[in-house]
Amino acid sequence: MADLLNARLGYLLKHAQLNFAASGARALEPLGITGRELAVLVVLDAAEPLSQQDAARELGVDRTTMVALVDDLEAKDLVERHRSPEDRRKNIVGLTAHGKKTLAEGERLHKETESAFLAELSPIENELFLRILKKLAADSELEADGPLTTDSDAEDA
Amino acid sequence: MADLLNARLGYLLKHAQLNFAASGARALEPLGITGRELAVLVVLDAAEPLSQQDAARELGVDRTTMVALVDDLEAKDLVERHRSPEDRRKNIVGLTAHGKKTLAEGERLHKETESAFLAELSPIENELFLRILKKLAADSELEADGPLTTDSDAEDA
DNA sequence: TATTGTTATACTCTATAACTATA
DNA sequence: TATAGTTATAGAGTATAACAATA
Repeated sequence: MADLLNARLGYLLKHAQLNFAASGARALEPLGITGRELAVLVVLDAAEPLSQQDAARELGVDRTTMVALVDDLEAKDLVERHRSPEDRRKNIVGLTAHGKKTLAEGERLHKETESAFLAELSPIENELFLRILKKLAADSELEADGPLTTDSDAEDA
Repeated sequence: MADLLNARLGYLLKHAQLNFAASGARALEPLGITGRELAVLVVLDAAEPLSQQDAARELGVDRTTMVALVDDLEAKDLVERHRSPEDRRKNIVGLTAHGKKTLAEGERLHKETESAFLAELSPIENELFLRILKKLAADSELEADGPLTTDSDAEDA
């Protein structure tokens, strides 16, 4: 593809991300869930029960987006909504037995994918890469405090 | 935000990318163009004149998407369409004088942003990071040969 | 009055299908 | 017949505004 763009940080980040996302999606296919859904399960599997809004905050999405995410997971019998006894406005969202099993298997597949993706790297490179990436990803908390903007007008350059 | 997700490669890649894209968008704001538009200008500034379809291929987008991109750039007087004399079906898209100036200034701002973004890294880290990222971004050419999927169901995990 | 979940709606970016003009 | 550009349309994903139930 574009050799001109191949030297550009934004291009590299975007395509590394797309590439990894595609690997993840492929790995999770047998479970019938997407990477995004696995992330939701991870968040919902917290020590304390989370309301939809709690989970939305953790995931960095809007509460209206959360409705659809929970709808999907509930349709797949992976989570259940319960009215909170303490505050009946809230939906506590918990994993079903099937959800727990799917989460465990999904995490296993996810780790495999991650390892395969980083397999070409030496342990030292691996450690350094993740450390740097964490730094670059963390900056966002300083500046972009709003909700996730659609990443479409996002930098291809 | 989600500490649980903070250790995940997909999450880190996505947020590093969003973060950098946001920085780029901010930097280019005075020029009235987006990072994506700058990328289009970079591609169109090739040695040989490119048709819309040529440029679309370079950018990895559909030709219908290219129409809108060129429309926008033309509205901003950054590019011009010319009917190709050799094949009158083709639109040769060239940069206007304003387009060339905007490209030059945009590239300057882009490089600044990139440097600022990587400023915390030592030269050695910097080199290593880009080398690794190139490897991870390059895999996509092996597997995802189709057009860019929308990255929305993309891995947050 | 404020908050939670929900729905309806709109917006952005994307691709597919069908049209036109050229080849 | 096939290709380049275009348009109309639809899909995925997002957010904003308005509503009902609850606080």
